[in-house]
Amino acid sequence: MTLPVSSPVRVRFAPSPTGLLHIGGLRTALYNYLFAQKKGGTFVLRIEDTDQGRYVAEAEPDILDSLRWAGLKLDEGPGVGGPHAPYYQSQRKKRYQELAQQLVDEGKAYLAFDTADDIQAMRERLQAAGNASPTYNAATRLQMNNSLACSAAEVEEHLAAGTPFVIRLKVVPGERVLFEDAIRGPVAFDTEGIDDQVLLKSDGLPTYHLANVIDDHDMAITHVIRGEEWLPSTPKHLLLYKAFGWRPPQMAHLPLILSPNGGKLSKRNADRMGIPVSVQQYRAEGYEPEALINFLAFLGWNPGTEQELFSLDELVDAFSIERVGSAGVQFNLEKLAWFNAQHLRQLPLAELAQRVRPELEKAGYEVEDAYLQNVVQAMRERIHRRSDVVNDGRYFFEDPVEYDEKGVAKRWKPDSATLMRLLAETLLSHPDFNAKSLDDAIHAFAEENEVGLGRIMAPVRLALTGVMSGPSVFEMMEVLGREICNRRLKRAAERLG
RNA sequence: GCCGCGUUCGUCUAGGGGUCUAGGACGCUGGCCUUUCACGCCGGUAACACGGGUUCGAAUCCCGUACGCGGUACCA
Repeated sequence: MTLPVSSPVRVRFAPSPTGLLHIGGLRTALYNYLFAQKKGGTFVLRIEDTDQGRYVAEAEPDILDSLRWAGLKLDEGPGVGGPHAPYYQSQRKKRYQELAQQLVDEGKAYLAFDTADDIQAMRERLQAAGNASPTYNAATRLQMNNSLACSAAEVEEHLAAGTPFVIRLKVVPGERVLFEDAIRGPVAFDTEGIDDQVLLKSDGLPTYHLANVIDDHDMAITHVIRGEEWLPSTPKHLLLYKAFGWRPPQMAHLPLILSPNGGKLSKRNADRMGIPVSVQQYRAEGYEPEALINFLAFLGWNPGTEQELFSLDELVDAFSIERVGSAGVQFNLEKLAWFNAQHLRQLPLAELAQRVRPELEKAGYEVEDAYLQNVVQAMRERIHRRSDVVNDGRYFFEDPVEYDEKGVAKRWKPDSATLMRLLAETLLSHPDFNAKSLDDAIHAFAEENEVGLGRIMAPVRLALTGVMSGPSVFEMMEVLGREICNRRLKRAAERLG
């Protein structure tokens, strides 16, 4: 059933443009990308826009943008082109119609003129007669209004009258469709349970099943890696490959991403749990693409080693489809936060500063690059998101407007104001304003004034930042500089008394 | 209902008959480091769904049950 080893690997990510790219969609794209890269193959993007009712114009640019942001480069598809263009199903209409007609001509499919009401009536009739799950299939098709049940003359009449019709696959009962899923091993379905699939809708557009099979064949796709929700559709697709006389690609069905409260991670479900769904949301909330990719890769896959932190290239190296699990995986925002902190802190300083800058601008702060780099260096070990640089390190960009009440109550003593004023004066003439020499100077200052270091450090921190947590006081002083330190020490002395 | 897939710590997982008194990571937690907060380091917490087989031996193989998830559209 699989293609010869020699054929070059070609995989595709085939989303429907019905909304913003979903986090689950990105994972599917990622696994396809990793597989293709690992095998030296080709990664194709195809837009499955056959549902006119659900079509959303912004979806496609969003898909492209999201994939780019995540670092998944396309080899073929909209925007980049390729030998199998167009990569839009809406533009391949003719091909589907021809092939559907071919199946009709060969007696493998047929025309059906039934209205939705007709089908509904059939279901009700059979249910009343004791059939628990009636479907449009071999058992019922001859009672329906189609080219199998009607005479040739009646069919002609319908056609002449312009009665809307669909083309259905004639599924032969009593067969067993067996295939080897690359992730879950052998899977079997009886054709008994498969109804006569609609291949071509009455609007002339194909259903997913038809378009998908034809495109995968035409585009020489060797491996179909998609979500588990497609597993029950696979026998339908295999039946179509057989009807066309084509060799099917290797199938691989990824485990679904589950919401922490169980069930598929749908938009609604995720919203309720406070979990972002679209890739754009993650981006807007300040997650790093490297972290999201790393996190997503581990949602259903693991390298079998104890390494957890991976770059995209390292993932390519380590990836194998066999190591993808088959059980559904629960989404865990806390783990993503951890990955984010890890990746954030291993970025080069200049790069980190660049990523933080938009957050500053949002908050209305403007600083020089060199200064920002000093700030992120001081902050990098204690942030989980880039926005934390602003949220937790506001004092790097403006004087504290208030002082932490609990901190003041606990550490600001009656002599603090005097000490801070004195220190400010001392520091004014301090030669080298760097962490090391400030460390020495403040130790000396404490000794001279015959107070413990604790009497100095906490009030200084409060004066400088207004809060009780943050980088080393000396390091911060160096970053802030003489002038600002001087000003803030005096200011705190004044305001806290 | 029917069909299919699945089931190891709360979560992501290692494990593919003996090396498992079940390992790692996130989370939570005790301590060390740090006169802050983090980081880091050292510890702790916590799992093989259940019942039958097969076998000298089962988390690992088979069957059944339970539970979960998916599908069951002229949506993908």
